[in-house]
Amino acid sequence: MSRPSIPKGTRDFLPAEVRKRQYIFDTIRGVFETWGYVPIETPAMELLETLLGKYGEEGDKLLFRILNNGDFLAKADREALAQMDSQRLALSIARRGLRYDLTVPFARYVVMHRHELSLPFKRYQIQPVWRADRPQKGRYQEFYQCDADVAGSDSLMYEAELVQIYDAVFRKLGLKVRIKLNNRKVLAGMAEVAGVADRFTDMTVAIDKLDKVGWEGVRAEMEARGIGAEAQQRLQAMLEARSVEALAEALAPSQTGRLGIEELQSVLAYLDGIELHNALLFDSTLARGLSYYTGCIFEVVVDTDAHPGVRMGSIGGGGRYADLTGIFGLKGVSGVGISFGAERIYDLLEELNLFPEGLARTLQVLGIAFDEATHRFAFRQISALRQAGIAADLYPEPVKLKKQMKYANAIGVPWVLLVGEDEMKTGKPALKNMHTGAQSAHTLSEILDILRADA
RNA sequence: GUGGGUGUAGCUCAGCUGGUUAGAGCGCCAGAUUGUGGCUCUGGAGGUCGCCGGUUCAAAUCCGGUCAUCCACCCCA
Repeated sequence: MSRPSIPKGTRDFLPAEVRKRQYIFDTIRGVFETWGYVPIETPAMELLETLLGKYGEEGDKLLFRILNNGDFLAKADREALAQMDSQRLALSIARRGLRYDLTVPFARYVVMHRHELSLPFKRYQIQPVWRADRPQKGRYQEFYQCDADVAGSDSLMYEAELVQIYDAVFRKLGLKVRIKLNNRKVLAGMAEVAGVADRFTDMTVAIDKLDKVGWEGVRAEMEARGIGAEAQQRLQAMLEARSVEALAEALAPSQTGRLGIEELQSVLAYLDGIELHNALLFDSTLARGLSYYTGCIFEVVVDTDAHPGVRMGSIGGGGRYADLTGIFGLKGVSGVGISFGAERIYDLLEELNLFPEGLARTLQVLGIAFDEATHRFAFRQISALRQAGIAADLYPEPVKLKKQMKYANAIGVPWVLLVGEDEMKTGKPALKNMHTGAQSAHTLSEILDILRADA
């Protein structure tokens, strides 16, 4: 056996890393709970029929498939096997796959449990998902998503509420962000007005590249995708509109466009007078994630004015999908939701040094003894502290003091309880403060007071 | 899935155009200091040079493959 390893794109986490991750999850969870969302969990595995075809052709390729147990070749598609047709063969030897996101399983969940749920159903879900993507910075094959979605209401109040949630979470994390808002109907309206409604997806793919390749690049992309020069001109003019009002005029000829504008205005009206700590920006060039969104779309990026030099893609996204559960046979249930990219948020907080102090510490006091007798005595003292709710531990052997002290220092415990022969006789262990180096003898109840006061 | 960079001690990295026992800093262990960590000093341990193959008298160094990782693209969180 050579060096042990783990699969590509997966990671182990050291205790300090887990603490930091939990800090992010706890912060997000706390905000979700405050806004009235309730937690659910779904299995890591779903049936492939649930997953396939929901994320486009690209998504199907990135699905992890789970090989059937037992003699899977017995039921394999022999023809596909003979023809070396991996795609088709896979269907006959794998019926399950790892979930790719939390939204599709949620839609499946709503349909399956519709009689047990009261609509609108506001759920949050913080669980790992898997994608057979090529790993990159901030991109892994196993990563957590933190989603909040509402099923069963068309109210635009929820769009406003989700903006608030983004704002509250990033405020608590100390990260300045820009919350970008757009509406798919507005984009559809633009396509109509420009006469390229039939080229809608091509248009959005091109627009989405704006911040990366500039207008010249976008127009080249449109050209390559069969959008003519005149349409390009009209699209650019509309996309350069700075305000909702300015765009409303341009979109007046399109009914869909007008509806999109109305929705945006309605969301903004809900937020009128609501204090936000991060910038909320209407951005008509926000065009990603359009496969199933039908109304408002959100994206969160780092505020590079507040945090100069940071280079990171989107750290959150979401939107409205008018027909959330239709693919699973339940019509008329609308959904709207957002997702936090916890892994990227982690990298950012790390880079910007925004994790609070003291996350790593839980153990408050470490007992240190000098010989067998004092070790047993210390065990009782430490037990008493634990009974009183103090996180306490005892070094397992009464070895050389220096070694025990080094260990205490290495794990960063703030207090050390020293128990020698004198301390055992007087019943007053020495409590040492590892930061100041000061130490003094105290009864157990005095020690308890000191530790409680410090906690 | 496409193209490129990197892979040397636990960590971060030196090692020129191939040439004897492969180095540094940090970390680790021990001692100075037999009831006191961090600081200092002294000493020590630790390396299949990612892996497989090829060229060569000789490969960490050159070539091919492979794996991992990073970057760009695609797509996305």
